[in-house]
Amino acid sequence: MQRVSLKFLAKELGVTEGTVSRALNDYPDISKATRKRVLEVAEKFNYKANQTARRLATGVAEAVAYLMPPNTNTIAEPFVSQLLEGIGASLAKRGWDLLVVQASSAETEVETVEKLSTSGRVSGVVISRPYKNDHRIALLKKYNMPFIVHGRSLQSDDYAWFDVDSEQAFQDAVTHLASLGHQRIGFIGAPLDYNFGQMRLDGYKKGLLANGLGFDDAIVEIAEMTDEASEAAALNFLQSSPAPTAILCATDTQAIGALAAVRSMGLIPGQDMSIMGYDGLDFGKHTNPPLTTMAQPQSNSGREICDMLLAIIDGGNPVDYQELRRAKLVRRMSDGPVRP
Amino acid sequence: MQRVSLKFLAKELGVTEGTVSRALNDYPDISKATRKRVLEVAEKFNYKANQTARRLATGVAEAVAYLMPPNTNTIAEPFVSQLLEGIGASLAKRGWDLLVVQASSAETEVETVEKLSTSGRVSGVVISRPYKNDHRIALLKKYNMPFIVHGRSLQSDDYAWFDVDSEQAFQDAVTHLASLGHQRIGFIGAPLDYNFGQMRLDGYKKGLLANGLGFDDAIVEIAEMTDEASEAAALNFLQSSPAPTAILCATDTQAIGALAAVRSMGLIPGQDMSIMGYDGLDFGKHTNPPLTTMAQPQSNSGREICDMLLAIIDGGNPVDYQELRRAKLVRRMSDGPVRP
DNA sequence: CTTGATTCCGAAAGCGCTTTCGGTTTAGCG
DNA sequence: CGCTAAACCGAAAGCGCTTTCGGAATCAAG
Repeated sequence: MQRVSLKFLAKELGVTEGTVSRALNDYPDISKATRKRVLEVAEKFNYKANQTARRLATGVAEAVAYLMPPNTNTIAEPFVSQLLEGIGASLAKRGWDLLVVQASSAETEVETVEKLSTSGRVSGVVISRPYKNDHRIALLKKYNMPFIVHGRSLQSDDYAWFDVDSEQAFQDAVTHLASLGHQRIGFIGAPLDYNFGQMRLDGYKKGLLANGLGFDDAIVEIAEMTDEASEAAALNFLQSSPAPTAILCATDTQAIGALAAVRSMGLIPGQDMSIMGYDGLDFGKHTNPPLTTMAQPQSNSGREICDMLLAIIDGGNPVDYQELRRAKLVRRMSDGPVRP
Repeated sequence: MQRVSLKFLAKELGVTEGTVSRALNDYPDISKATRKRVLEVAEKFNYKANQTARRLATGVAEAVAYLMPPNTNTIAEPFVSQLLEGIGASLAKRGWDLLVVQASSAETEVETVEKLSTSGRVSGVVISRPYKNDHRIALLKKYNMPFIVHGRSLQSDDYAWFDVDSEQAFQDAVTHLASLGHQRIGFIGAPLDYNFGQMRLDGYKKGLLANGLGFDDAIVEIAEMTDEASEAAALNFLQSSPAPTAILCATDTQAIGALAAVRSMGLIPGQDMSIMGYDGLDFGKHTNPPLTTMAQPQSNSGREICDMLLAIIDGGNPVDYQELRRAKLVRRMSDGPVRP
C-alpha cells in the first residue's frame, strides 16, 4: 500500500509540497481554485497528515496528558473513566490526542512529570488528587508546562484548578447530622498527605465547632480509601464507649465499608447508626441501605477541566482558571434521627 | 530556559550529533570512553530526547492506542481504568505512550479507526467490546495495523484477542441455578449487536438445554446495560405468570437493577427470587444482598493484553495470540434454593 | 503602456533526531 | 616495521511536514 504523503499529493497535482500544505491548512495566500483541487485529490487518496512530522515542524505537540493517580483500582472508582471521557470530548474539538500517563510509584511520579515536561510530547497536563505539597505541581511550574489540577494543593493561588469545596461539604454534613440530633459524630478520613484528606477533616472539625459539638479523637480515624480499611475503623468506633451515633466518611467507598461494619454488628444503618459518605457515586443507590452522601456536581467535569487547560495553553492566565464547585446533600437511607 | 537538544550536547562535548545519538542509544560502534562522557553530560543537563523527532526519524510511533467504548459511564464500571492501568504498566517497560481515543458515536468510530491507522501516530491498537461484525476490526486488518481485541467478534480466527468464555460461564450459571432446583430461569441480556451479548444468550440457551429446561421468550429480554433498564425488565418478569424463580443477568450492573426490582416487590432476593450477574465486580459485595456472580479472572488483564499486542508489533503472528479465560462462580447471597 | 501593489506559488530551510557511508586511527599480527 | 582488520567517529542525508522569502504573474491605477 503506497503511503500517501504530501510529496505524493504534490506530484499528483503537479504543484509543490508547500502549496499542498497551504491548501490543506487554510492559509490565506492560496487561490480558491488550487485549494479546491488539492482538497479533492487529498480526499480521493484519503490523505491523512503524518502527525509526527507536523508536530516536529510546528513545535506544538497537539496532545494533552492525564496523569493517572496510582491505585485507582479500589472498589468501583469510575471517576477516572468519566474524567477521561470528558477530557477526550474536549480534545476532540481540536483533534488533539489524549495521553494517559501513570507513575508506578510515588517516587517515580516526579521523574514521570519531568520527562513529560521536557520530552515535548504534550502541550499540557492535567493531574488529579494533589498532595498537600505536590512536587508534580512545582515541577510543572518550573518547566512552564501548562497544567490544571483536579483538586487543590495547600498553596493553590498561583495555578489553575478545578475543585469541589469539600471543606464546606463536610461542614454541611455535620450540620445535617446535628440537625438530626446527633451529638457524637465519628469521622473516618482519607490519608492526610492528600490535601483533600486534610480539607475534609478540617470541614468536619469546623462543622463540630459550628454546631457546638466537641472534638474527640477517639472517634476520628484516618484510613486507607478502601472498604476493608474503613470497615475496620468503623468497627473500632462501634465497640468504643461511648460509641458515636453517626459516622461521617471521607469517601463513598469508605462509607460502604462502614455500612458493612454496622450490619455486621447486627445494627441497622440509618436507624441504629447513621452513615454518610462523600462523592455521590451512582452505586450508592444500591448499597444496603442506599447511601446518604454529599454528591459532587454531576456535570461533565472532565470536559470543563480540559477546556480550561486549553484556554491556558492558548495563552490564558492560569490564575483566571480556578473553579470551586459546591457539593450537595443527597439523602438516601443511611442517615436518620438519633435514637432516643 | 535553554532547550537541551542533541546539538547542544554535541557542541558541549565537541563531538557530532550522530555520536551523541549513538552513545545514548547503545550502538555498538562507540567507544566505552566517549559513551561514558556523553552519558555524564546528558545526565548533567538532564537531557530528554525529543520524542517527536525520534519518532519521525525512526518511523516507529512508540505508542499504542486504546479505543474507549462509548458510554462507559454506566453505574460503576471500573473496568476501563483497570484495563488502562494494566496497559500502561506493560507499555512502561518500553517507555511507550498510551493514547486514549474515543469516538463520539458509532458512526464516527470507523473514521476514528481510519485516522488512527493512517496518521502514523500509533504502533498498535487495542479495542474493547467488539460488535458481532466489527468494522473497526476490518479496517485495522485492511491497514495492517497491529491490534488486539478485548473480547471477540463473530469471526475471530484470524486476529488476536483476549476473552473470557462467557458462553461457558452462562451455561455454568444455568446449571448452578438448576442444581438449586430452579426450573424457570429468566434472562436479562445485553444488546445483541455486541458479540458478547449474543454469546451470553447462547450460553443461557445451551444451559437450559443441558439441564432439560425449556426456553420461553416471555422471560427473556434484551436490555440496555444500565440498572434502570434492567430493573424495568425484571419487573416485567416478576409480574408475569408463571413468574421465573431465578433471573440471570448479562452483567453485574443489570443484576443490581434486578435486585432492586425484586426488593421493590417486597420480595427478598436470594430467598424468594434468585438473581445472578456476570463480571465479578468488587462492589457486588455490598449490594443488598451481596450479589452472586460469575467472576472474570481477577488477573491484570490489561497487562496481558498489551504484552500480547507488543509481541505482535514485534512481528508475532496474531493468530498465535488468542487467549480464552474461564469465569468462575462466586457465590454470595443473591441465590438460593427454589421455594417449595 | 508603465508602475506599484496584490495574489499566488516555487524553492528551500528547518524542526531534532537516526542511520548509512566512508574515512581516519588504532590495534593486531606476522 | 609494514600490512590488514577492526574500532570509532564525522559528514550528510533523510523522516514528512511547515513556513519564510522572494519571484513571477496578474491586476488596478496613473
